[in-house]
Amino acid sequence: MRPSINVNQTERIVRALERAGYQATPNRRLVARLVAATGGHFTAADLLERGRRERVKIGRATVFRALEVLTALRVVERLELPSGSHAYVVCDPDEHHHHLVCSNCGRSEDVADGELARLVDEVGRRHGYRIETHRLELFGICPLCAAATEVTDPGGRA
Amino acid sequence: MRPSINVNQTERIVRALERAGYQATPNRRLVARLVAATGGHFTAADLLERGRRERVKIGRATVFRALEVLTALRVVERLELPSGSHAYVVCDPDEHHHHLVCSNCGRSEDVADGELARLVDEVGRRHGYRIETHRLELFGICPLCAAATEVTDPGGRA
DNA sequence: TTGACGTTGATACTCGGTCTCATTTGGCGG
DNA sequence: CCGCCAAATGAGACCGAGTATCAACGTCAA
Ligand SMILES: [Zn+2]
Ligand SMILES: [Zn+2]
Ligand SMILES: [Zn+2]
Ligand SMILES: [Zn+2]
Repeated sequence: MRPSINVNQTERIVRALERAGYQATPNRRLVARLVAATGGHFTAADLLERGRRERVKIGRATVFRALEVLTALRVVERLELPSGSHAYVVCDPDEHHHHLVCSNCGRSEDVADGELARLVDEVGRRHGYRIETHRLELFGICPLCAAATEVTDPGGRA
Repeated sequence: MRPSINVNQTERIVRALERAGYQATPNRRLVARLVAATGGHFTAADLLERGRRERVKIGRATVFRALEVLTALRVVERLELPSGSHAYVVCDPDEHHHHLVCSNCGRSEDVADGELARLVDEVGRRHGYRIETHRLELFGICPLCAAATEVTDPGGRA
């Protein structure tokens, strides 16, 4: 909620761009800002829409292209929701991890790989595969949404 | 490779349809057969194409609809390849599991959830989420493809 | 200044999938 | 066997996300 948080995150994204040799153009800064301002997962259309509401003009292709480079830089990651549709989330580029996503509000948290690595290894060995990549995505109700629901439905008669 | 295997799998799929109250129409049987005949993941377009080669006529929408019900019956599952595109795999409907997919030939194997359940639980607790679903997908090189590669590149100079 | 190169936006296009709607078919009671 | 109705089907329009094309533009260094 505090804007400074987003400013920092915007800066982090911009720096990642520059570090990788991309120009930090106004458009890319804009996308960085929009991305940083999301409290959870988002789509290209979302960004476009929010840009439009702010009266800033940016091409659709440009947004997709920006997301493309941010994805390559692992600053955002594209994930598949249980519904089967896609969404992007901002992401810590520095170490391998997975995502825990609130099915209600869309909030997303990074989850350390932890013991999963060992488990994956084991599966590979058992099946004789040389495993190259894996993907783990967790979906559920975040504490805030759970709290909100409890208030609405106190006690829970189930 | 033995047709009987596929026949059995076809039958299993057809029975799943009937058990769930769907008509086992010729079209659905066809899709079941095509699906059962795949040695790995496939797309709706693949099925259409193979149907066309067999000179059997079936509408595109029908194939999608059949895959839709098979997905609902958990007889097939749709997964997202590392490339970002989608594919379907046949699947054991009877117990929760995940998929291990060969990046080279597309073969897919079911992988028991095993310790993952515990791990998922733990993550939920640590983050305060009530976890509803999770998805794990593993990608790598299957033993057969690995063997084939070894022959081509004996020793491995890396 | 000039040229190379990266970036942009408009637009056309692709691809997977869905929707609509008129027609056909399967299953069933009479 | 007949007739009925719900389920299933196919053709084709439609859709949304993403990509490709291409001409115009910005940046920067020589
Ligand atoms: Zn992340
Ligand atoms: Zn939430
Ligand atoms: Zn293989
Ligand atoms: Zn599982």
